[in-house]
Amino acid sequence: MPNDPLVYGKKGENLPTDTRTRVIRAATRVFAEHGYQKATIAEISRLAGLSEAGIYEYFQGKEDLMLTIPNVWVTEAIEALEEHLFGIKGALNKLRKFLYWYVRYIEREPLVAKVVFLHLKGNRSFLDTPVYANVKTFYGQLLSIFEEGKKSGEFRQDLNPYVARSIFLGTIEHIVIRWLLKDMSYSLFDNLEATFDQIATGLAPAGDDTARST
Amino acid sequence: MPNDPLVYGKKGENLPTDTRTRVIRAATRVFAEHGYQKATIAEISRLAGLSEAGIYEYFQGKEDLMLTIPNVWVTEAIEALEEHLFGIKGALNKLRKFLYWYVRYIEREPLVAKVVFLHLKGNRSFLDTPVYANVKTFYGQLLSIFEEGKKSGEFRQDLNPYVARSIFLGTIEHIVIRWLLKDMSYSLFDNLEATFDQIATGLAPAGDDTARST
DNA sequence: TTGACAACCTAATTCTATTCGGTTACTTGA
DNA sequence: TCAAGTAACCGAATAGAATTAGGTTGTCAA
Repeated sequence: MPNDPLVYGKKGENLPTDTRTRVIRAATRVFAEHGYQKATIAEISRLAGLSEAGIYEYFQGKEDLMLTIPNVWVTEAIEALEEHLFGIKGALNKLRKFLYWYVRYIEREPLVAKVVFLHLKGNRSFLDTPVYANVKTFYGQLLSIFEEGKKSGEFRQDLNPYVARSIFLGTIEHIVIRWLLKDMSYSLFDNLEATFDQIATGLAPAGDDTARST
Repeated sequence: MPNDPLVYGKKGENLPTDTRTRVIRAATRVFAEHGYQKATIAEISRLAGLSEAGIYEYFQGKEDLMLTIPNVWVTEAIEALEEHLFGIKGALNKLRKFLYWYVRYIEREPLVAKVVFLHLKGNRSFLDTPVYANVKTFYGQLLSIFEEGKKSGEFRQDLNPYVARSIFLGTIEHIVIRWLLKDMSYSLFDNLEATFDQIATGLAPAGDDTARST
C-alpha cells in the first residue's frame, strides 16, 4: 500500500504529469520514511515510475534531490505568511497569528516537514542552498514583529529581538521535532496556547500582565 | 594534521589504550566532521589504527557505532549535573545553574555535541537506544525544578512544567545548533544572560519582577 | 603442551549511487 | 515530407563503501 506508484494517483488530484514533480513527491515520501541514509534511489525511482538513471536527468544526485524537496513549500510559505499577517494590528497579535499559521502549515505537509526538520536542519549544505535564502527572509519577518512591538511599547524596551526570536523559533522547532519523532500521534496544537502565553509573558513590559490569559 | 592516528596521542592524555574507546573517539571526529553519510568506516579505522573488519568486532555496524558515541558523555552528564545543583537554593537559581552548567558542558565537547545535536536528534533509532533512557532522566531534572518553583511560589501557579521545559530546552537546542552550524565561530555564552532573563520573566508570578535584571 | 579463545587481519561479497552508451519519439527547418 | 536534431528515457556497466568469510597469531589455563 505505501508503495503504489504515484502515477496512479488516487482521485485525480495526485497526478503529477510532470516527471520532475513526480520524482520530488516520491523522494519526499521515501526520505521522510527512511531518512537520507536508508532511502534508496531504487525505491524513489520505482515510486516515481521511471528508471534510476532517469532521476539523474533531473537532479545531480541523491543529496541534490533531497535539498530540492523544500523549495516549493518554503516559497509558498513566504507568500502565504505575508497574506495571513496582512491587516493584523499589534505585534502580539501578529506573533500569535504567526505561530498558529506556521503550525498549521507544518501540520498540512508532515512529510515535507519531516525532511526539513529531521534531515535538513543539521545539514551544513542546506545553508548554501538557494532555498535557505528564503528561509532567512521568513525568519526575518519575526524580527520585524519583535521590533515593532518594542517600538510601540507593547514589548519591553530592553528586549533583544534576536534573543526573542531564538526562544520563539527554538520552542516551535522543539515541539515540531518531538511531534514528528512520535509519528504525529497527537495534535500539534496541544498546549500551544499555554506555550504562546508563557512566551508572551516574557516579552511584555515590566508589570504589564495583558499578555497573560489568567 | 587532522588525520594523525589517535594512537600517537598528543601529551599523554589522549592515549586510549583500549581499542573500543579508540574507535569511538575516532568515530566521533569523523562523524562530527563529515556527517553520517560522508563518514567512512575506512577513515575511522585508519584513525583508530586497526583494520576495517576490526571495527565489526566491537560494533554491529556504522549506525550502531554512531549511536554509541554519546554514551559516556550522557552518563557523566547526569552525575555531574546532580553534583552541580547540590545545595543550590531556589528553583530559579537552580534553573540558571542548569543552563550555565549545560552550556559549558556542551562547549567542552563540541565534537560529541555535533554528533548528538546535528546527527542523532532527528534519528528515530536514537529513541530506542539505552542511552536515550538516560537522556530522559536528565530532562526529568528540569521538570522537578519547574515543579519545585511552582510549589514554592517562585513561579506562576498556572505554570505548565512541560510547556516550560519545551521552551527552555527548545531555546537551548536552537542556540547550540546555530552555534555548531556556524562552526563554533563565536561564544556560546553570547546573549545567554539575556536569554535566561527573558525566559525567567515568563515563569514568574503575575506582577513579580524579581526575575528581571533591569 | 595443547586446546580454546580473543583480537586482528586480508580478501571476498554485496549493496547502492552514479555514469555510459544507446534508443525512441517528437519537433523543426529545408 | 523528410532528415537532422534533441528531449526523455532506459539497460547495462562501473565504482565506492559497508559488511562478511575465513583465516592467523598470540596468550593463557588445564
